[in-house]
Amino acid sequence: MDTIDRDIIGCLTRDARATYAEIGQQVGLSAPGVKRRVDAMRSRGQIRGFTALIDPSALGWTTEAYVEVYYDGNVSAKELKRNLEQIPQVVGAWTVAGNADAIVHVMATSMGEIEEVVERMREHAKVERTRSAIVMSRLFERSRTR
Amino acid sequence: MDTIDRDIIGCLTRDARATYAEIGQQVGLSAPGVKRRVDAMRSRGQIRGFTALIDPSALGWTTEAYVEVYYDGNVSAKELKRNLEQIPQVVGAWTVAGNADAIVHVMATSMGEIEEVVERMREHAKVERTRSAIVMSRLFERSRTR
DNA sequence: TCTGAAATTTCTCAGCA
DNA sequence: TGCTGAGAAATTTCAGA
Repeated sequence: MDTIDRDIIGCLTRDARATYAEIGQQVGLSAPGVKRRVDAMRSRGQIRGFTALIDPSALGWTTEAYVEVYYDGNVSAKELKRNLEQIPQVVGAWTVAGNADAIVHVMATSMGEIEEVVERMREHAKVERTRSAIVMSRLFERSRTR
Repeated sequence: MDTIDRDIIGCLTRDARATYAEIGQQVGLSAPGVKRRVDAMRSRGQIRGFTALIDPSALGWTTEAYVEVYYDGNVSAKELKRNLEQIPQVVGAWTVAGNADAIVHVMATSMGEIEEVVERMREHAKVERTRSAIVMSRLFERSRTR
């Protein structure tokens, strides 16, 4: 992981469909050289994959919320993951240190669906309470290369 | 935006570097057919772009937090965006309805850097208070095609 | 162990039916 | 939409620093 690897990551986060030759021109390497480094970073797990950035509203996901979950007693991260992954509207979840125990990112097609998801999360015996923040507007979201 | 478009989006979120021929095989279309649909979805803004999924720790981003920001009086989304975009450690921000006014996603190389960022956010005259949740573990995060 | 050059296979992307 | 073909890219192999 040197400067060239970082530059390659920068190119790929800006456009994951760029050709190896294009990337090579930007980082000063031949196309095979770029491919070898990309393959190596993938096998080391530094690059997890490539994905498309989709406008959520294009798929009918018009409502978005962040839900803080407070648990009664200790819950393992594994148990949390198992429970939350079963709910398709949950697109991300993190355990946190702070007021709450976990933050859950929910995307749905309507406010009613958000309500249902929160209800479903609360069914879990150990959930003491939840605190929701409905997203009004996404100000921005950027890829993490600085 | 029909079933085939949705299937194409599904393929691209799973692997943005898949060839048009590979995608075509999965959705039952010829390679040129897939390209035409992808181009159309890009020009309609339904596909915003393609990016690489990077393991944050590979870049030295070891500390992550969600910060709720409470404002004193009204602040426009435009003003918020302008202020938060200037802080490179802020990787995402959303205005919300609920207890707080905005949720800010921060990634940094150390706890000290998180502290600095929060301080910097509080310098904004209209920030009344903040409430931070340091991420302990990322349980999962998935692309949004269901 | 890293690189670039060359050769082969494969993909892209117009134009056309 | 699918087909075609010229051009471009990917990917393997090979040899040099």
